[in-house]
Amino acid sequence: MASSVKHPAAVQEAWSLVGKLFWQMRPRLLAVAGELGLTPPQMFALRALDPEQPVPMRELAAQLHCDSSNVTGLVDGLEAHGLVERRSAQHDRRVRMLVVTERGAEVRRRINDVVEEVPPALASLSAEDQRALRDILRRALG
Amino acid sequence: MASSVKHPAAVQEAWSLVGKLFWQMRPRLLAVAGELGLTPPQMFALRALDPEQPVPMRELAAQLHCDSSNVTGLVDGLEAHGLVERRSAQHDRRVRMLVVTERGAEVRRRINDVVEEVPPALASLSAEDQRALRDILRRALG
DNA sequence: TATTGTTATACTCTATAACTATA
DNA sequence: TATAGTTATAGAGTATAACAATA
Repeated sequence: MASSVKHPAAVQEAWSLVGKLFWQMRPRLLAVAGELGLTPPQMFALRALDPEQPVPMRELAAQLHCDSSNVTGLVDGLEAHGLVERRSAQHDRRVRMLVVTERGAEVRRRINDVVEEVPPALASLSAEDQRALRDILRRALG
Repeated sequence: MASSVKHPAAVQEAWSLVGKLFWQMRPRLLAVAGELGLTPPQMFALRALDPEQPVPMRELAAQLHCDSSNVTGLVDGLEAHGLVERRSAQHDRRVRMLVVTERGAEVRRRINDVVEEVPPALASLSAEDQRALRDILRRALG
């Protein structure tokens, strides 16, 4: 059940504003998935992979917070698009490593370009505010 | 297609950190939906409604950025749970107004409690940082 | 004719449970 | 026996197209 811890009004409001920021970006994300011929879950799955280093399916499931059986279907889709390849691991033949293809890496970069695209509301901030925002968030997440 | 506008590194990084913050809250949101017996889309739909004022289905579809035919199923689910009622509009009998029931309003409050729950990373900030964060976001979204 | 909402259809997402193959 | 991944199954999300009722 949800904890009912009360936080100071300031941070409460800040978090609410962050939510608005995210909601504003949602239509763009959905549109880009469509342009790339991917469903949103497939898009997030590709984004969760590492183009530099093959990843076990198990680990992808963990990163997506979903069941392994679900990942099977998502990877099927990505593989059908030629974006990912399954490769058996040498040390344990039960494990299937996910290799991002060259084309997959390219699509992934385009996804990242959009996901990381700064919302207009933040872009319009002064350089000083932008730096302050970064510094505060660094302290929060660092 | 994604614009490739380059933003200063600071705000770029800030937005990326905001993304991490959101991703951290995802498992909790999914868990709460399960606890309330709702699917995530049903949960967001209920959250998008106004307990004070009936809303046409059309408007709900717009707020959720999805097709009207989709909303039919979502509202069916909420109605089956006794959280929402369809009521015909007086001025135009084609329109169906969505009324949040008393129980629906209660569930909606619990959803909001969780959605608005401040992530630990933000809660751990100093009071000064929390206020500064709020002020910057107000300037961004105001 | 145009609009609101539903229905029919098809495909995808998602979890659970049972299964295969490895270990 | 335990683990990685698949398959079978069932229920829900989603959009498109066709439809009914109303404007």
